[in-house]
Amino acid sequence: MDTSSAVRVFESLSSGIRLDIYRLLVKAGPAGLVAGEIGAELGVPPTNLSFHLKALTQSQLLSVTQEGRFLRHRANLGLMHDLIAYLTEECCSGHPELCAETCQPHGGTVCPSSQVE
Amino acid sequence: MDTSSAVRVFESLSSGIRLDIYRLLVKAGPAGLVAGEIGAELGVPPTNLSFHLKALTQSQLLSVTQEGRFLRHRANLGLMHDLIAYLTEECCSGHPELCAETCQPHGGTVCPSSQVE
DNA sequence: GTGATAGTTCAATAATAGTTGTATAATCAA
DNA sequence: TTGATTATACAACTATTATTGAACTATCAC
Repeated sequence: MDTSSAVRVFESLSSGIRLDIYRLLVKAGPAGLVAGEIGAELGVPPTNLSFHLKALTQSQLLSVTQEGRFLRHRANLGLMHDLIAYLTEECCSGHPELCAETCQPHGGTVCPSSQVE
Repeated sequence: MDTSSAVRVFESLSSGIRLDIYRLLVKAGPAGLVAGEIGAELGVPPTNLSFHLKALTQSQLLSVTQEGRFLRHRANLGLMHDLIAYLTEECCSGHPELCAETCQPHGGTVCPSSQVE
């Protein structure tokens, strides 16, 4: 993940409503939820919900499939994984000791422990 | 970290300038940088830089100490760690297998692998 | 076909955020 | 003290984002 993608994801999650939508869909799991269910659960009116779902979909945090007249939305956990990897890299950059709890014991795939750029 | 703190951090990082500042300070390490150095490096005029530094400081992504007439800024890696833990939890919630690369092999402290709330 | 439902698009408005210049407070060097 | 430097506070302006209601498309049930 590059920096501009990261900014796009941060923008997507920098709204309470959108973070709630995303969290709800993570909880819903692979089954996902159709737009109406999300709106009912969170009390967001349809037009506004549509606006935020579109933003989340464009940043690829959600994926959408059509089912008749319903649109089923699912959280794209892969992108979240990429974001976590990006942040872990940022966090550890040059100072792996400060991220010990997250990365050190495993010498893992997620924490290269060097260079930000 | 709770959801509203997470939103605050996302807001902080949802600007290219602010993410650049944060990345620069991570790279600078414990020495940090004074405001003027940051502005010179990133080509951001003082008033605007001050605006963004204030935002980053208020969300606790940065810490500041005064040195004479200089203000030295440092990245708060602890908060980033907390954010990564929060996201990992969100990401893995109910579906740890989808976060395998990040969390599974280590059975780590960062991925509780259950419940979002 | 008709009527109801799910969701979107569009336009208007409301609310926030970002940028800039001027003025200011604090520190330092002489 | 004077003059330069570092950075902030404030006010004005610009730009972007969020929200809403009305009109629209597509699908389903009949």
